[in-house]
Amino acid sequence: MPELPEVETIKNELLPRVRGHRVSDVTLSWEGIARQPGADEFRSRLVGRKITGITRRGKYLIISLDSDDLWVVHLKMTGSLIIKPDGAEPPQHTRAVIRLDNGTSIFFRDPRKFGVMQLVKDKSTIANKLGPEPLTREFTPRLLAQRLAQRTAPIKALLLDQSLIAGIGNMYADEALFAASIHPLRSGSSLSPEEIERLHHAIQKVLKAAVNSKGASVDTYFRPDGTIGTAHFSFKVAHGKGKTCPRCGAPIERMVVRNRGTYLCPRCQK
DNA sequence: CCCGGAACCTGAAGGC
DNA sequence: TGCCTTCAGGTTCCGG
Repeated sequence: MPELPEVETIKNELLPRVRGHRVSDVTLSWEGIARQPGADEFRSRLVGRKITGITRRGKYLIISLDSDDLWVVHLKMTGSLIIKPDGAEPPQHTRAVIRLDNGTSIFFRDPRKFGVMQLVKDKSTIANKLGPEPLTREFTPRLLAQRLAQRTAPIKALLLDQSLIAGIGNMYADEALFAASIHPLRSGSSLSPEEIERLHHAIQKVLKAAVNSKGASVDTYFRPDGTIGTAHFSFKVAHGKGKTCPRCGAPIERMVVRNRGTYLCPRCQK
């Protein structure tokens, strides 16, 4: 599942292969992938444009063009962007193909059709709904404490709330809570200053390590060249069916929090 | 505003 | 072997 480290990797690896090139054709094999505007206008506003840069905000890719449009991509759970030369066999479940003028195409594959693309005029339409970026200097223990104060929801649910912190998904929420020895059902307001400090450190540590490993390929995540990331090989608890705790040896448990599978060490996480 | 649950979607996995 | 059910989860929407 693309979360911050996966989207960051895609951004970094896509950028040198697309920057400065023009979109020569857009094929939408599933029109619903163009959330806004509709399929026809999406095509006409994208074809002919030159890609000038890519940034990431939360789990969104924001691709800038030589027009006043920003091309926004969200891969949701199962989406990936694969670059292949013209004439190559499209990956299975390809929903859109963006052909470039350099002899390659970007294939947006997405088995579950959750992924979306939009053209927007203003980055703030996306950025305004999102909390701080956890890997910037802006994200401090103090800011985290402010944002968790008065919150009665379980910390696991709060970490998944993109308006609270942007970019954390199910896997890295579990990893960060394990690294901080905090039980996923603890309420936000119940965390002590020391625990918030630990959690802040754990979030940054876990996300940075995953970026360095080019993301985690637990499901259908692929890098733009089709290879996998290796962050999941270092997971302590996430997707840990049958694993034992690397710290105390207790069996990793699975529970459901807010309809999300949640893995934890019941002995280490209090 | 805050919280929790359902819906969206389809392939994989498990039960019988 | 095959049909059926359940599960996976990022975001958005809705009811309380």
